[in-house]
Order: sequence, then C-alpha cells, then structure tokens
Amino acid sequence: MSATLKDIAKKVGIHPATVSRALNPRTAHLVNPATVVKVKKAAAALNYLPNPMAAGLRTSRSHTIGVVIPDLNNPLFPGMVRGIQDTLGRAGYTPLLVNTDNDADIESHLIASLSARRVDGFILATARRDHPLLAQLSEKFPIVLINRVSESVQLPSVAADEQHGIRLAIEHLYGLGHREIAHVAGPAWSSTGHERSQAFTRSMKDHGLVTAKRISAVSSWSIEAANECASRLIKADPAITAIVAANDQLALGSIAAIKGMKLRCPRDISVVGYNDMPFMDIVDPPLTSVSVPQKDIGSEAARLLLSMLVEEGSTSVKQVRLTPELIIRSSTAHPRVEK
Amino acid sequence: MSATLKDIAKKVGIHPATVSRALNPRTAHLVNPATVVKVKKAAAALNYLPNPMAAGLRTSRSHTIGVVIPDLNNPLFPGMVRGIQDTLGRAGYTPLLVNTDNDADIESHLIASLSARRVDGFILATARRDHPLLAQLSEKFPIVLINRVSESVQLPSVAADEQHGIRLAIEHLYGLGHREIAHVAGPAWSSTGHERSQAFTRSMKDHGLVTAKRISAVSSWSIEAANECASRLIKADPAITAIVAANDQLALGSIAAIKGMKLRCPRDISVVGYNDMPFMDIVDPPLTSVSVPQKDIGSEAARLLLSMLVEEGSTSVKQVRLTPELIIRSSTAHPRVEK
DNA sequence: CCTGGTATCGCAATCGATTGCATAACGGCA
DNA sequence: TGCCGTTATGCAATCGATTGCGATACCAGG
Repeated sequence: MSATLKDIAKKVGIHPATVSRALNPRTAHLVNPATVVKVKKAAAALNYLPNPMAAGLRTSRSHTIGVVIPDLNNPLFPGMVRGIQDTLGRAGYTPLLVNTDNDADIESHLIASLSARRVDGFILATARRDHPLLAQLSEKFPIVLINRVSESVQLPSVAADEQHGIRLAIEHLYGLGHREIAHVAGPAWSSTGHERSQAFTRSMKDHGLVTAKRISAVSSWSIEAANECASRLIKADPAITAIVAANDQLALGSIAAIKGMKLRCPRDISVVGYNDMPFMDIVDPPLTSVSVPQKDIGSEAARLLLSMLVEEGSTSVKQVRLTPELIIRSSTAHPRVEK
Repeated sequence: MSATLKDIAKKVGIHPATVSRALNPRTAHLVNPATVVKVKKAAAALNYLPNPMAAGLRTSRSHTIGVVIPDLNNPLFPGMVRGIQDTLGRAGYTPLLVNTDNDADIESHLIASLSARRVDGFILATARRDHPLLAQLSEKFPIVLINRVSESVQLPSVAADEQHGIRLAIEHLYGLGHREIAHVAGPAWSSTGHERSQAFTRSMKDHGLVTAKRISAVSSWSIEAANECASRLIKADPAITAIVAANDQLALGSIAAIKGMKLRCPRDISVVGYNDMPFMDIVDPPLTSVSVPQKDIGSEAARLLLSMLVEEGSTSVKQVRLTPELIIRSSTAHPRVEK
C-alpha cells in the first residue's frame, strides 16, 4: 500500500537504517548531508508516510494523549479541547478524547481502555475531589490536570485562579452597592465547586460581609438543581440582593428561580455566573460572568504535558493558574434602594 | 512493562500462537476449550492488555476512525460526537477527532495526518458542497458523511431530512397565519445551507407562497452575518412577518436584526431556527427551532462505517435520513393583523 | 608509513501479535 | 492393523521502523 523505509532505501540504493536516520531530525547528523537530501527527495517522490504503529511498537511510544472530559456538551470544554488539539497536533501528538458523564465507573473504564491503547500521557478534566485512581495512575503515566488541582497528590495542573475570579465577582457586586450576597455553590464532590465556595467565603469576609446561611450547594451542575437551590436561598432570606453562582448553568437556574418567584433580574436580584460559556451574551438577561481563558488552559496543559514527556527526570510539579476576567453584562445592576 | 502473549504462554506452558488464538474470539474455536479457560485465567492474572500497535502492525488495521468536524464550539457537533464515540467505543474502535475551522486547507492537512496515523475509515461532518479530495479519499478509505450528503460522488451518509424539517417550520408558520415568509439562508458553499434553501423554495411553492427576493444567503454561519442579512431582507420588504433561518445562529442574528430595527420578535416578526442547539430555550425570546437527532446521527454513522469495515465487498451505498421535529417556543406567534 | 579518530553506513536484532503451514495426537473405520 | 480425517498446537515468517554495534573509509598527526 503505502511506501516504506525499504522502498526509499531501494530507490536511493542504501540501507533502510540509513533512511530512518536521515528522516529522523534527531539522528540526521549521523548521515551524510548529501544523502539526506537524496533520501528526502525520494521520500517525497514516493510520498512516504511513516507508519506510527511500527515506530510505536519499537519505541513503545504511541504519540497519543488520553484526554478525559466529563461532558463535551458542556460548552466549557470544547474550547479547552481546541487548545489541547492545536498544541498537541503541532508537536505530532494526537489526542484521544473520551467523555465520562461525570461517572466514576465510566471514567475508570475509559482510562483503562486508553491505557490499553498505550497513550503516552493523560490530560484529565474530571474535577472530582476524591479520586482514588489518580495516585496510582500518576505513577504509571505523566498526567496534567485541567480545570482543577489535586488535593491529595501533588500533580501538575492548569486551572483558572478561582480565588481571583470570585473576588472579581464580589468586588463588582460590592461596587454596585450590594451587601446581601448569596452563593449557589457547585456539588460537594466537585473540585471547582469546592474551591469557588471557599473563595466566596474568604472574599466576603475580606469585604466585611456575612455569609451565614447564604451558601447552598447543588447536587449536580444543572439548571434545575440551581433553580431549586436558589429558590430555597431566596425564600430563607428575602434580603438577598445578589447571587454569585459557581457556574453559568447555576446562574441560569438562579435566574429561572428569580423569575419563578415573580421577581426580576437584575432589578430585584443581580446574578453573576462563572465560565462565560458561549451564548451567555444572548440569554435573558445577558449574563455577567467570570470568563476563564478556556483555550489557553488547554494549550498550556498540552505544553506542560509535552515538556514532561521529553524531560523525564525533572521532579518539579508545575501548577499553573491562569487569570480570569469579569465580563459585565445586564444581569447585574444596583440594588433597589428600598425592598 | 505490561504482560505480553509470551508471558501468558510461558505461564500456561504453551506457545504464544496458541494464546493469541485462544484470546481472539474469531479463532478461539481452533483451540481446546480447556486451554482457552486456562489462558483466559492467566491473562486476567497477569492483567494482560493486548498491544494495539503490535496487532495493528501485523494486520494493518489501527482500530481508529478519523472524525472530521468543522468546529467543536458549534453546539451542534458535540452531540454527534457523543453518538460516534459511544458506538465506536463499544466495538473496540477509537475516534480521532479533529477540527477544520471550515478551512479547506486545514482540512486536507488534517486528513493527511489522519491517513498517516493509518485510520481505518473516516466520518466527515464538513458540509462543503465542492469537495475535490472527497472522491480520491473515498477510493482509499471507507467514508461516511454526516450532516450532509455528497452531490458529485455517491457516498454513504447520515443526515437530517432537511426537506421535512423546513416543511415543518413553514407549516407551523402557515398555520399561525403567516404568508410573507423570508429565508435567511446558509453560505452558498455549505451543503446543508443549500439543501435547506432548496427545501424552503419547494415548501413555499407547495403552500402557494412566493419567495421572490425573500431569500438571502449569509457569507458565514455567524450571528453578525445573519444580522446584516436579515436587516437587508426586512428593509427591502417590510411586509415580511416571519423568517425561517437555516440555522440557530442565523436565527439569533435575525432576532438581533429585528431588535436593532426597533421591532419585536415575535410580535412583529416571527423567527424559526434550525438544529435546536443547547440553550435555545433560554435565549430571548426562547427560540422555536427544528430539532435534529444529533446523537442518533452520530451513532448511526458509526454503525454504518463499522458495517462497511466488516463486509468489504458490498457495494450498496446507504444514505440514511433521520427525521427532525419542530420544537415550538416563543419566537413564533400569530402575525399582527394590521401592519 | 603507521596509528588513532571521526564520519558514514550496513547488519541484524527487536518490539508483540498474527497467521499460513506443518506436525502431532487421536479416534474411527475397514 | 493400517489408513484417514479431525483436532490441537507448534513453528516461523511477517508487519515497518528503530538502534546498538560493528565495519569501512578517510583524514590528520606523529
């Protein structure tokens, strides 16, 4: 079918091994520059494509990376995937993408099948706080976490600076005059949810605001769960004038709750989301949201993993934090003077 | 590192070839049932994982499928990708996903790199009408098109029944009383855009309605382009009471245009979208849209490709059409009695 | 002229699974 | 008892690229 090293060797009149060396930039200096050009010309003429399976078999490196995503339908992830694909592709690596549906069993099964495929490393975007297999997996493979950091094991990671993002949201609301701010937090098992919740508490304290009974966590990252959750919060404390949601979905659910109680956003209650997913500018009302650099997170993670693949030795664990920014739209406004 | 066939063979006391046969369901009948169980037990004990590179080298089948998507950020595609991943994964195949950004050069480059990876087949979601490399690619690889059909070459495909989808939209509008219906069409190079445009003309004619000067195509699938396009249509013909957009993005752009002209949707002009992307239920106004079974399209395409991989011989070209349905929300209403 | 060094390149083993062919064992039947 | 047909397994080649090692040639220095 496709041309092989042997074909090129025959055409040039040399041994396949020499062709291999000539074509490999790392070993090309071992062969006469004149024959290198001859080999390259012949390779082009036969439009030779190296067989990655043969190379992989010999070197036991597949040049593939397992990329584990909770849910591709969540618009947060495609951006990251794009970043990963671009920088991996440029380096000659191919990502193998899988979805876990936030299910730990599915996840371990998929990771096993990726291991069977002999991936060279993993990029994990599954932000569960407890993660039993993470430790043992990291002993066998280079791993980079994205969109989260690990609590137990020290692992390389690329994530947004949640503390900073939440602070931006609260400063914005505080500046508008809000003092009674509630938080619709992410699920307890979620790493990002937990971090943002902690950040909320700290930032509120820094502003001298109270959070007591103003934080409630959803059971899942869904609009419905947030609807319930926000309703409960508002009913329990009608003084609330603003909600910081741990996520855009939760923000949308909160807005639905506000509408459901015949209140209006932002007139009665302001809402801030997190992630700034696509289309958040055209929902009703357009959502003020903390925007994380999705693509940058992806490409940074890929870069990090690639660097780990070349310099096996280094034990330093890089933990990158990228700075989010606040996109101000119409879901936030001054609180009404009198309730 | 990982256990090999030889390791199992040594443990059981037989030849590696026998182990291979015992572990392969297709050849297991050639080996004594008793030794099959012994082999399987040993394999489990050593937690043996077959090396796909070794197998692939020998059989020249990588068990990977190239999946070419224009843009993962478009919420239309993740659903399809999920369908593809699920059914391919169940059959032991792994999809290799790439983005083309609707750029033909990038696309051919990516397809080349997937060929280099020795994919066993392709699923293409890039719906360009002209596609020079499609013909030659289809000679070397099994191919299934999704979300479009091929005009020049006869190729297997899985797509929505555009004719039916557009008809649903027009019947809905007609039923509400609309007679002056315009169409914001997709780009001319796009296969789906072209098909939907043709379907629009035909369905309008079937209802005895005129389409003259009521169709205008955008240059790209973007909200901005649709905004311009719809503005032009409305200015040119103020009698228009409804717009069928070839796409949800175009519908959103049309709504933006309506708002920009100080008109209201659906009070002044109704709008119907196509695809029913996520979040179309919470934009303002919630969008009436033709919903295509995204995941089904993906899994059907995967099934089709898998069947082509086993039965090499069959020359029949299957072209599957899945039936869309209309999701009615608040962007469509009765036309105002008097303009 | 001899020796040590370097630049090039060939040889052959190797990675792990697959598979056509050969072989061996065994049971049945004349 | 001898022959044949299964059944079960071993043998060895093969896929294509990589790489340690050895061989050759050539150059400069002593």
